[in-house]
Amino acid sequence: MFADQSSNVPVAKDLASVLAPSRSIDFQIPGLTNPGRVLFPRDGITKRDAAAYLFQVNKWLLPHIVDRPISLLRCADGIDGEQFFQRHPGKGFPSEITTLSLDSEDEPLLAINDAEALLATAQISAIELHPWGCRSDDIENPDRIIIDLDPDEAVGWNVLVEAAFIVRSELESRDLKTFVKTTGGKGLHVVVPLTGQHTWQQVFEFSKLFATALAKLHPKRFVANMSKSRRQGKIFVDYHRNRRGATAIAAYSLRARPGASVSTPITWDELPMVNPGDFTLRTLPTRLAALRTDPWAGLESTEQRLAE
DNA sequence: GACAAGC
DNA sequence: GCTTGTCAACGCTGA
DNA sequence: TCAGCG
Ligand SMILES: [Mn+2]
Ligand SMILES: [Mn+2]
Repeated sequence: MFADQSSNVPVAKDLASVLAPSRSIDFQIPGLTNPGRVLFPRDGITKRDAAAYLFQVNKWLLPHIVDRPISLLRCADGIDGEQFFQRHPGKGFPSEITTLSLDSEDEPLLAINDAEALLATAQISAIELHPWGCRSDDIENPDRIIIDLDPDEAVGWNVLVEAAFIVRSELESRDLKTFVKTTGGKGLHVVVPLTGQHTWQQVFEFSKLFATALAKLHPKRFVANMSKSRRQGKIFVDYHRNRRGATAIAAYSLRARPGASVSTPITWDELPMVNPGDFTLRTLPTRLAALRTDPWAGLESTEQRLAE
């Protein structure tokens, strides 16, 4: 992370000084090559901006990804260039990013376990972070379910919000407490933390059953069938996020989209008052600084399991 | 983005 | 030294 | 079987 930089640009003494309001844009973040590389052309957002964002939010973001296998969406030439997922380390991969060699996997997986590893993701232009729904040390037992709501183009935001409240209420009637976040795209994620032991099969069967029940209950609003043609004007309840090896965008991760949007945890109370475009690399630091409490307070301490 | 091969 | 090419997931669904 | 999907 502190590799040679053969340039006469001053190197910041520490990351805090990089982020000071009066900072010179000439300061470098240690170890970051091509800091001026534009990753988001429409927004003029650079690799340096992405690294600074990750540093600023690291205490919020890390709890949602540490000790989980993770896949990275990399955009070495910016979001308009070639993009690719990476789920295994390769040659020259940053040593800060943990390599998980698991008996169950043919190839090692990745994990981001501290702030240094998070900054290393900026160095390799890994914009999106996609963790698994389980812990590295308990790979066969998921500890959360994500009900992924994918609206068709024709579905308005307010309809989606209403739909999310229906999901919340249906899960509440099954004695499950839920948390909600924007995806940074057009959808919403309803997160169900689990304690105790559940298998992938249990979790998948539950979410499939839940999605199909929802579609049966509100056929005008929801579909559980992923075929595009059946989704006209409806919300696809994508239960496929809850399979072993499947991933979903991490809370507080950037998205590789114009605007540098962020998948953002919110409270159920603020859901009716926000717009999906409210949350970006530019706005998140301000939002987080102003928050009096974690919108997801209680997620870690929620103890609940699926009915037998 | 990192690396190896080819010029 | 510089340029160029190669590589960097995965597995299910529904037709 | 395979393009499409997230
Ligand atoms: Mn490149
Ligand atoms: Mn989705």
